[in-house]
Amino acid sequence: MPKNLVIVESPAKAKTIGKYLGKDFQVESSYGHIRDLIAKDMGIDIENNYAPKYAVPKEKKEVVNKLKKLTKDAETVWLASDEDREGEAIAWHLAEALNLNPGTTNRIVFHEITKPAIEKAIQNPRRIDQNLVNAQQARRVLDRLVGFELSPILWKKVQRGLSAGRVQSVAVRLIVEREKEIRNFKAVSFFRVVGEFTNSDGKSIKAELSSRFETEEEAKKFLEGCKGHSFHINSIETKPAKKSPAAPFTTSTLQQEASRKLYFSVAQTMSVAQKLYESGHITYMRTDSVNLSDLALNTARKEIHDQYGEKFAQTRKYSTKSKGAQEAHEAIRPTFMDKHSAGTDANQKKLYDLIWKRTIASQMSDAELERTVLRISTPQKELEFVARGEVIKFEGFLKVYLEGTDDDESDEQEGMLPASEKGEHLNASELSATQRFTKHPPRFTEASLVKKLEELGIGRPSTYAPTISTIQKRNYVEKSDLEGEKRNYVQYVLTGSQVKQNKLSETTGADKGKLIPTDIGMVVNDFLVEHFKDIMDYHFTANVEEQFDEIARGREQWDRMIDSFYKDFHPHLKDVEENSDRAKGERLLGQDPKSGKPVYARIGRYGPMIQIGEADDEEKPEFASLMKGQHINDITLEEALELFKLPRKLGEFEDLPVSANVGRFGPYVRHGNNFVSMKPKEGDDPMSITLERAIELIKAKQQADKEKFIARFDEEKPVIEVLNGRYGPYIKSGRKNYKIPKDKEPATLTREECLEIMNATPEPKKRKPRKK
DNA sequence: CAGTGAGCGAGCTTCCGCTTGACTT
Repeated sequence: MPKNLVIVESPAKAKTIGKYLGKDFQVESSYGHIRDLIAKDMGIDIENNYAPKYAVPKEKKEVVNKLKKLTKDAETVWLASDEDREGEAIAWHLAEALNLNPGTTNRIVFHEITKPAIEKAIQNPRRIDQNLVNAQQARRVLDRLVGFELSPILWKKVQRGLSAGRVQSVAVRLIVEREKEIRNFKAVSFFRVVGEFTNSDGKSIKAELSSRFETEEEAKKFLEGCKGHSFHINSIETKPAKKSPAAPFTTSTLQQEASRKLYFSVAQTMSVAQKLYESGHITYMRTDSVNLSDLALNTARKEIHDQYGEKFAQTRKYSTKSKGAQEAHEAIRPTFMDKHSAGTDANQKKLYDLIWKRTIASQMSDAELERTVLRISTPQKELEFVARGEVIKFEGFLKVYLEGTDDDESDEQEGMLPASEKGEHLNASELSATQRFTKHPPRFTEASLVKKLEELGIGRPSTYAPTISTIQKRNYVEKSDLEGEKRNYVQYVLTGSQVKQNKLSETTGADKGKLIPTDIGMVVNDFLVEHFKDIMDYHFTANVEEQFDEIARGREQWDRMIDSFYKDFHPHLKDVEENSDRAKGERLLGQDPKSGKPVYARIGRYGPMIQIGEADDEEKPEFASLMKGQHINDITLEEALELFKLPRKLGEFEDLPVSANVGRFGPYVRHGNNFVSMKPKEGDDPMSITLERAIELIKAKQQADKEKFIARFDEEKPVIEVLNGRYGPYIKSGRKNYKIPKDKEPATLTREECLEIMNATPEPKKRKPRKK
């Protein structure tokens, strides 16, 4: 039995460290936090200085019991969780749960998983830093208070099941405000003039006019004026320039770059990275540090030296730019720099390649460039055509890697300019003035939202991906699928001595996969911003973080900090609860031409809807749900009235009525009491679907059911069906499904055997409410 | 889920941050 027990947070880390420490040490993992505030009620004794009520959650009991046993057998326990606020709290919770004395238990930390770093840590144990633990308790308690008091207000004032929190609500706010900016944006057109010139050698030079014209007339007039003009070069300016590599990856920059270059979602990036980490190919993937260990710096240098030559190597140390960074880990890098490829599938290989290149490039020399600006005369003295050229003199890090950009339009491809002289005459082969339009700010992608959150210091590497998934799960935000519209524009072209007008058209406004707010998201956000300005402020987190830092330094008491927040927050919240109106996002669309009653779009108990008539009328109002893609803010009266044509009767099939309608989960065809979802992707739409198409869908569903069907027992209640699912045979009864054990033959099951299997199946995991 | 949209009321929902598997019909 080893004398020493070392506890870290991650099992993959435990394995590596175990190898470095040898047989006197047993290294185990806590799998993250092992205790948390109790899940029911607030979990905080507010009357008693906000004393937190901690418990070991059910799913953590096993780990804690195992660690308890090992603790008893060990002579010395080393708490080796990460060196940050959360890590310190994990160490403290471990000490509490394992009955260790916090005053004497060894606490060790390291920022990198290398043998010298770990040996050094073992030689320098310290005690648990209670101030740091208290800073974490303040963070935890604040988040619980905000989340568990704010959310119920939304249940009451908007819709059940909604949520609000310090991080998610601000993330939604960013998206809502961007969308409002876009809606209020008015595109302004201008004219961009581009010239294509040739010199006496026949080499071509592309240049753009130094300023743009606001009107069609000015643009046309300028081109007319260029007829017969003799163009010559006014000036040539050549300057050396440098480009430096980007810092190694953090979680946030990895997510951004994998999104730009590999089109991964942030969740996908994390799950692929997790696999690379578990198989030992990369360092830890949830980090805010750009730091590389000395070992990494040395091996990177050697690798660059061997692959590209000494000239390409330049050891660099990066420091973090983000304010809230806690830097408990290294940057994300390959574990072994000389391993050029790793991973078991295409995605792992691609992501590893990205990480390898980024890390290596970060240790390479600057690229040296030569930038040339060439100016060409025009008939108007104050205007010049400008051509830009860029030549790479020394590739440096560009040999390996260049960071992507978020600009979707970097159409300025700068290449080499032909050798030219000042005063040289140029022929204009074509001059064009094209109408362009100012662009609204871009919608957020998952990755650009992460970038923004990080800049604001909101959220942590471990929560970026879950936050994005939460705000979509709550239906505050969805991925856009905007078609775009046709837009006409004009272009004037001067060739020879003629100015010709072209009428052209383009698609504008198409946007796919970007984050856009739903009606619920908008209404909830407006409600929270109106009533809870402080918490919705973009700097709220940064402000409380400063106070957490004060607690960590021992200059502030954590319960006093919480109290100074709560004593304002809570009464204000009670006031809003009692005195604010229900948030409905109501909008009057106009009058119903048939009845003359008002038509409203608003959020109802079950989501966005249209209401005809007032609630307190003698005659009850009529209601209809909005369809997917329709929004309270932009639905027209005509579109709203269309919704009341549903359900549409289509006819009969097999003696049963067939109709089309929209339900909670989208459009469907109803056949008697059977329901078949429509396929909007294949062009199905409840307003226009024909009986023929509906029958086609019904037949397909019947066929699919037949293929799934194995047996049915309906002579007695409950009705039991044996079906073949995607994951093998299962029993369906009522709304529940039961897996059939492998040793049973599904085709020969009797009703009794089915009941046996059903009874033997444990209830699906659901927290049972327990009365006091 | 296949409708509903008022109010009643039991029972329920909810936060952020640290970690992985278990599970899916």
